[in-house]
Amino acid sequence: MTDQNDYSLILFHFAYKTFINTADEIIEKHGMSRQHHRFLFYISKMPGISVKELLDFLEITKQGSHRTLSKLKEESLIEEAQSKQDKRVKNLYATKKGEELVKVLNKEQNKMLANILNTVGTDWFKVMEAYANQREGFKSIKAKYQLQHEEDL
Amino acid sequence: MTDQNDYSLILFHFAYKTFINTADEIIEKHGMSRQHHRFLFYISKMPGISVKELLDFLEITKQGSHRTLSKLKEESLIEEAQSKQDKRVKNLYATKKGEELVKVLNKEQNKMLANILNTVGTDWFKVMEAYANQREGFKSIKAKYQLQHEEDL
DNA sequence: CAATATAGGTCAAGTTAGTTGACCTATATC
DNA sequence: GATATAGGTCAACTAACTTGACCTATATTG
Repeated sequence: MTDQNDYSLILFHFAYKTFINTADEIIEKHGMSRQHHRFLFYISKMPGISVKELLDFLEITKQGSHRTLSKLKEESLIEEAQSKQDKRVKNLYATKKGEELVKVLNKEQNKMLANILNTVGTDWFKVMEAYANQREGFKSIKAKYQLQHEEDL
Repeated sequence: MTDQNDYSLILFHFAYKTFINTADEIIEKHGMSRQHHRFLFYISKMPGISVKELLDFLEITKQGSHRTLSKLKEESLIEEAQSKQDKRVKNLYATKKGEELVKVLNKEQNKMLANILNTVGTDWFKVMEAYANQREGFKSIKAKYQLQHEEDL
């Protein structure tokens, strides 16, 4: 295998950066961090998920989730209910306030993908490049060092 | 806009996690971190890049790059040369040792994408789902809470 | 030529998003 | 009754940053 594909590794990196930055700016305005958004998002997607399931899903330890979960409860963005089948288990739900916030936070990310799909279609390379091209540094330096996908040569 | 697209946000998150984890495990075996890999990778892709260009490209401050760059020099994975046009500027290059290491570190990531493209084609949703499906937690919880792309309904 | 800007380096302190380890309670299962 | 599991909490540590301050060397500009 030649290193022709390395360009896709670059695309993945910069595409993700655009994706994550899009939300970060809005999240910050609401006094939250990326992790708060992530937790709130997944709890709203999976109403009634247990703490353990959530941690397994996100692949983090309970200690790593502690502050974030506490803050979301404090701010009344999520709430917990004791499971009737197993009283040890706590089921997590987003509150109305939480649902509303998560909608706002997701809006820009959804909008960006919709725009990109409308513009370049659904080809993986085209989509990722459309994301990556929104990084100023990427665009200028890419040209200078002729970083590109093999098919474009 | 409905929240149908939120599934793509989930895909992006888990796909990236698979992508980044694939390299992390190998990087760790070589006594390096993700940032060392990233710096070495981009310097090898853009031989002669200046420190400033690299920092602009990666969107980090020079303070944030200091230790990593020092370590890469210490380990003789990169080297620097004073620019002849502008003596303030340092041009960065990967050494032979650096080039060899970065090839090893990239191999699995390239292989995974090649496999995925061979298996599912180049559709963005299919590719991202193939990445995401490699997360055990994602696969099991996804089924339970019926997370899916609208087209699959 | 002197003033200022730029490239690069380095120290200190703070933040986010985690980690491992230890230890606690409540409930469930063997 | 012993053990396992769900959840909580404290402490100490790490990676990958950040901002701010201050330094040198070289280049550009008035």
